[in-house]
Amino acid sequence: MSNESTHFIRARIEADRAAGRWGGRVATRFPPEPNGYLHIGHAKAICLNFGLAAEYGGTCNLRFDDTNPETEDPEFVDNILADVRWLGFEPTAVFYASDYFAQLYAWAEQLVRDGKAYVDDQSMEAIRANRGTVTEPGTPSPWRDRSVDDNLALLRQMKAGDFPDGSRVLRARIDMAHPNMKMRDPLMYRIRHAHHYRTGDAWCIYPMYDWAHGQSDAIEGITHSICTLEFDVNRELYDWFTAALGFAEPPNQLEFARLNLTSTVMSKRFFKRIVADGFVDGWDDPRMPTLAGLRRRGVPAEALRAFAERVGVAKANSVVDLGLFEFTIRDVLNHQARRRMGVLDPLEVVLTNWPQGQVTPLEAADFPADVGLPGSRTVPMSGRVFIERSDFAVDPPDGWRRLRPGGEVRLRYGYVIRCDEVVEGPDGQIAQLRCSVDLDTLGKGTAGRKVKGVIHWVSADHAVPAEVRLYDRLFTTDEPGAGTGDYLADLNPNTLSVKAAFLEPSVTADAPGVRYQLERHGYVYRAPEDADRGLVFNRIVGLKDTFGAKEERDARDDGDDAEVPAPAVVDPRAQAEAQARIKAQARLDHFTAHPEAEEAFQELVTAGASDDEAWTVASDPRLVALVRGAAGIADIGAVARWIANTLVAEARDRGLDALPFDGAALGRLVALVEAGTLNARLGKQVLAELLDKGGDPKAIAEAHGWIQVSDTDALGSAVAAVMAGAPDEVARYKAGEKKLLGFFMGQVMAATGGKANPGLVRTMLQQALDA
RNA sequence: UGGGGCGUCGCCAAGUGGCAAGGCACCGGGUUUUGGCCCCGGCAUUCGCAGGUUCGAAUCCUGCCGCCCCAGCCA
Repeated sequence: MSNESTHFIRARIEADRAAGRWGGRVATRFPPEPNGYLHIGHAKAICLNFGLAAEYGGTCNLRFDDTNPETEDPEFVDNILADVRWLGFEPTAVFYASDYFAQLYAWAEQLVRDGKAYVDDQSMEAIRANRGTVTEPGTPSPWRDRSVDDNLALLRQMKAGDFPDGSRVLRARIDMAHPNMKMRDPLMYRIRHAHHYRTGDAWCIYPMYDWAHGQSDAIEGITHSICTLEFDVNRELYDWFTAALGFAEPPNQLEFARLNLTSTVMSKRFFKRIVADGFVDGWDDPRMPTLAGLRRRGVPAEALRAFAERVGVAKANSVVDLGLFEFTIRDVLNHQARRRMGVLDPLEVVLTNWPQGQVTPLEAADFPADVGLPGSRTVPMSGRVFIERSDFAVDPPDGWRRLRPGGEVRLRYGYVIRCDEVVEGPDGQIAQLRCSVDLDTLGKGTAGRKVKGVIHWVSADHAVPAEVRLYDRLFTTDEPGAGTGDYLADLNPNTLSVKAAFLEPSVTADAPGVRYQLERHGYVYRAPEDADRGLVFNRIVGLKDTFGAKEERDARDDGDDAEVPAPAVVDPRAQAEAQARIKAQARLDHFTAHPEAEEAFQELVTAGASDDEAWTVASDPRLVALVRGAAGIADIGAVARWIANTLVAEARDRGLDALPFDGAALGRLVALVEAGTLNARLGKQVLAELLDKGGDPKAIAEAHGWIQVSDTDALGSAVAAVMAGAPDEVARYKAGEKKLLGFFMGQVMAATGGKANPGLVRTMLQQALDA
């Protein structure tokens, strides 16, 4: 199926393995808090963590992040474990953060002894107020500089239960003015005289998430701690704690975007609300996006896994079309679910020329030929059948392939029938169809006339009654609450439709838990939960319905043609001018405070640098020194251009301090490029090495043989060779695909080790190609 | 607004200096005893915008715009 893409987490793991980090080990974990049921969003995280571990021969633990005694419940522990197993994963080990409380506490004392944590007596309100805001720094607590001994004594008293809830906390001593709010002396412990479902009353102080999580990862030897995007601000703190404790090879946190689906809300608050309001029957209601709900609905675990793979893993917030999930379910079930016939809304059909009292067993394959799976069952045929009411129309629309007065249609796996008479009931509704059957059409085509329509049916005398429940999505819009902010207002009032259906009798042979495709309807599941009520089926998902979709579209097109507002047009020239003004003003402001920068700026502009380039260099004294060092060696404008466009990027990782070369060396490099000894690419390579080890540009170039080739004979043969090796591309180019010039350029440059004179090659290539 | 993250087709998503992958959706056509499945073809002269560097830019530089996250003793 999908050849799994190398998303950024896989790429990171592979890089780590290549670098030999953690001895090449891969250890992940899935860390739910046991305070609710898992939903389809969690399925993505589960598949990611367990999948990656399996892929790299690693381990994946299930760890309950149970650090908050007030919200957690053992009921959820069991259900979460069941959900994970149902999804098809077996944890390497099942752990609980609460098992680490003693270790965590010991480490907390260590941080106190190291002066890296302190007990704060401020009230919750005071702590909040003193945290500052995103734009203002916080103010240090008056208790921030207590002695180690006092802190230790107080922490022990906290642990011993000497203080009431909320009276004191333990905080990490980091920086109350830190730009990252998470780093402003974050809380490590709070006092809660609460009963924990696992540790009982052993503790009255409980660790906060940030304090517990990374350390729990470290205890378990996790290598890649994968979490969702909103925790990326926590990573700095995660790293601070593991560094403060001095772990040799601390785990790394990686964040990916959580799954969002159209027409779906995934929050515990929402789930609780609709369960409490009776909108659905419980957390495991088949309409719920919880794993329990999806399982009860009949969605196979394999579909969840395939879906997780299909949506990908990235860092961009996104909303996946619910249709993709439905497609994935069908894709999986198409090859698993045997076909059966069932009529949800019956219309009686009497076959007027059927031999009186005869019952004919018809063989029907379990799967159509294209699926290619074996098996069959027999379907009894008699003189009175039910067909779907929607498969008959007195006045059908264009393109109708089903039954109509006087029209013909094939009964699936059976005969062709013709509608001779429509019998109306007293209410004017169609009560019965009287049809004639062509007994010569079983298993063969129809001579001379084409019958396009095939409809499903059941023998009225043999069909078994069953309940089939059709579910609709929970919301009427793709983006619940988009306009109003109140997603409850967009709840779909009609999410359940219970059908008194008639199914072919063979379904009684299967036990609850089976999935069928009810032909032309969709996939259904006989939920074990409802087994005691007889034949009860949930429709998992409908079949793709191109005819119905078209009709719907036609109906909509007849309605209002909403005017699409024209996008605001931005005049590029105006934007460029506005930008120039903004930049100029920023420079002016900077120059007022730094007159020496203005001096350098003017100097560079005079020497021929553009304003932007001059500004980039002038705003950093280290760059100014560099460019001045090149004076008299190369054109100053060119040097400024190299610094602004290339050096800045190349030096980004290592920083600008203590460069292993001076301005003169840079000047000599630029001069080599100016003289044509090096082309731009070669120049960049030399610069990279200069940055790495220093040295003389010319010597570096010569040592590698990096000298630009401008010899037309040598270049000519390279061009010819490339063209000879790519006849298809040459033909396409000649046919007008001029953009392929870049492809040829790349080939020639690669063939010459990047040494060719690109301007020359381009000209020669064009000549040769246009010849 | 301080810090951080992210902008590639209607929705996801590859791509990290050399021909804009793939899937869903959509539009044609073929096949069909499921208006399903399957098959073939069409779907981004352009990567948030604007300048610049380069022979060559989605990718490098500069600026701007937009969306998301952080001010729980929740996780």
